[in-house]
Amino acid sequence: MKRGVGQGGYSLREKIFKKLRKDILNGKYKAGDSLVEMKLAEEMGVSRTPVREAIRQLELEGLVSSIPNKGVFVEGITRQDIQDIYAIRECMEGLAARWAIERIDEKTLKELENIYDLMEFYTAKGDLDQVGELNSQFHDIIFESTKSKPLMQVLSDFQYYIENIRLASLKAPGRAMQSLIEHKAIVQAFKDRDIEKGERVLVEHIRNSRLNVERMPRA
Amino acid sequence: MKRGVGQGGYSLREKIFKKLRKDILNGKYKAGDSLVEMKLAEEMGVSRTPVREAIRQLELEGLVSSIPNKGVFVEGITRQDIQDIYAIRECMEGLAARWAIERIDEKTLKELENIYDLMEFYTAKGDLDQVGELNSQFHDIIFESTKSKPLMQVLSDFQYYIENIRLASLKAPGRAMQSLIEHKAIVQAFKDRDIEKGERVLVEHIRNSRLNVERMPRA
DNA sequence: AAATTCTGTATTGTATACAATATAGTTATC
DNA sequence: GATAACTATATTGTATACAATACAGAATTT
Repeated sequence: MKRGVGQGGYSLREKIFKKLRKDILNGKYKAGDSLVEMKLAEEMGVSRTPVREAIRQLELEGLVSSIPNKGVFVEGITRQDIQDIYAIRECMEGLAARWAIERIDEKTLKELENIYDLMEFYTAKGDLDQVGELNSQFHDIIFESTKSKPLMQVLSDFQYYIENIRLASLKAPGRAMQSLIEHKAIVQAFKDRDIEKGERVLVEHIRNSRLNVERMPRA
Repeated sequence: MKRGVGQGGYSLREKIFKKLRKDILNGKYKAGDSLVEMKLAEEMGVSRTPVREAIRQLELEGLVSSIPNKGVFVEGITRQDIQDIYAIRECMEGLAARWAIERIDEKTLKELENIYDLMEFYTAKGDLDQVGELNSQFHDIIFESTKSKPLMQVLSDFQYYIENIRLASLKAPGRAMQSLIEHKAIVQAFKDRDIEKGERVLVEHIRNSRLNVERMPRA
C-alpha cells in the first residue's frame, strides 16, 4: 500500500493532525495564515476528508480557528500563551507530584530512574536533543502515574505546545546541568515517597524552567 | 433549508458535536457503549460526514476512544474524574482570580455584578436551574477576563464537564444560599481590585463546591 | 473434536461528487 | 462617478461511493 504522508503511526487523519500541529508549533504556518483543505490535501497526496478531520481537531485545540464557508486560519501560540502555560503548570505540577507519588508503582518508578540515568548520560555527552526527548518522557511518566485522566490530558497537551521553546531553552548556558540536578531531586523525592518534598522540588523545577525561558531572547 | 438536527447554532458538525457531548455527559450514552457512525447519522437524519467530524473532536477531548476499523466507544467521565477536576480547578482558579482582577475592564465588571444580581433574584425565587445557568456565565466571564487562552480553554471545558453534577449539587439544602454569599464576596473582591482576597475567596468557593459535591449521594 | 481456512458482514477509512456560501470583480443603473 | 445588482470563482459543508479492515461463524481439514 502506498501512502502520501509517510508510513508508521496509523490513520492518515492522525498523521496529518500531527504533521499540521507540528508545523504550526514550529512556525512553518504562522498566525493568520490560511489553511486551504484542497491545497493541503494535494501537497500530502491525499483527499480532503482526512485533512478536514485533522483540522477539526486542531480547531478544538484552539490552534486554528475556522470561519464557516470562508476558511481556516492559524492561531498558533504566542509568547504570552507560553508564559501562561508555565504559570498553569507551576500550579498544576504540585498536584501532579502529590498524586503521582501516592500512586506510582515500583516498576514505573524504576522506569523514571532509568530515564534519569539516561539524561545524565546524554547531558554529559552534550546531546541536548536527546536530553529534551528524555525530559518529555520523564514528565509524561509523572503525568501518567497520577492516574488522573483530566490532569494527564491538560499537562500532556501543554507540554507538547511548549516543546520547541523548552528544547531551545535547554541550550542556554548552564541550564542543562541545572535541570539535571533538579530532576535528580525529583527522582529522589519519588523514591523516598516524600510528597511534600516532591511537590516542592517539582514546582521549583517548573519555576526555574519558566524563568529560564523568560530570559531567552525572543525568537 | 431543512435540517435534521434542529436550527440555530451553525454547522451540522458543531450541532452534532454538542449534542453527542451533552448525551455523553448526561449519561444517555454510558461508558463502554459503542457509537456507530451510520446509526447516529440515520437517527439525526444526516450523512456520516458531519458525524465523523464530531466524533473526531470528542476523541480529542477524551470523551470517546476509537479503535481503527472497529468502532468508537464512549469513555464518559467518572466520579473520580469529577473530583480530579475540582482539585485542578481549586488550584487554577487562584490564578484565574489574579489575572482576571488585574485585567478586567469596567464594562465587564459591571456585567459580572449584573449577573450576581440576577443570581440573587433567582435564588430568592427558588429557580435553581436559572441560577445554575448564571453560575456558568459568572465563571465564564472570569475566565474570559483573564485574557489567557490556555487558561480559558482548560477551565471552560472542565466547567462544562461538571455542569450536570454542579447543577444537582446546587439543590442540596442550604447550598444555593451559601453559594450566593460566596459569589457576593467574589464580586466585592473584584470591585475592590483586591487580588489577594479575590484569590482566597474564589479558591474557597471552589473548595466548598467540591466538598458539597463529595457529600452528594452517588448517582 | 480441534484447529485452520474461508467467507460474509459490519464498520470504519478514504475519495469523490455535489450543494451552499462568501467574496471579489464586473456590469448596469442612476 | 457612485452605487447596486449580477456573475464568476474559491472555499467550505454535506452526501455518497468505494476500499480496507476486523471479526464472527461456517466450512474444511487433520
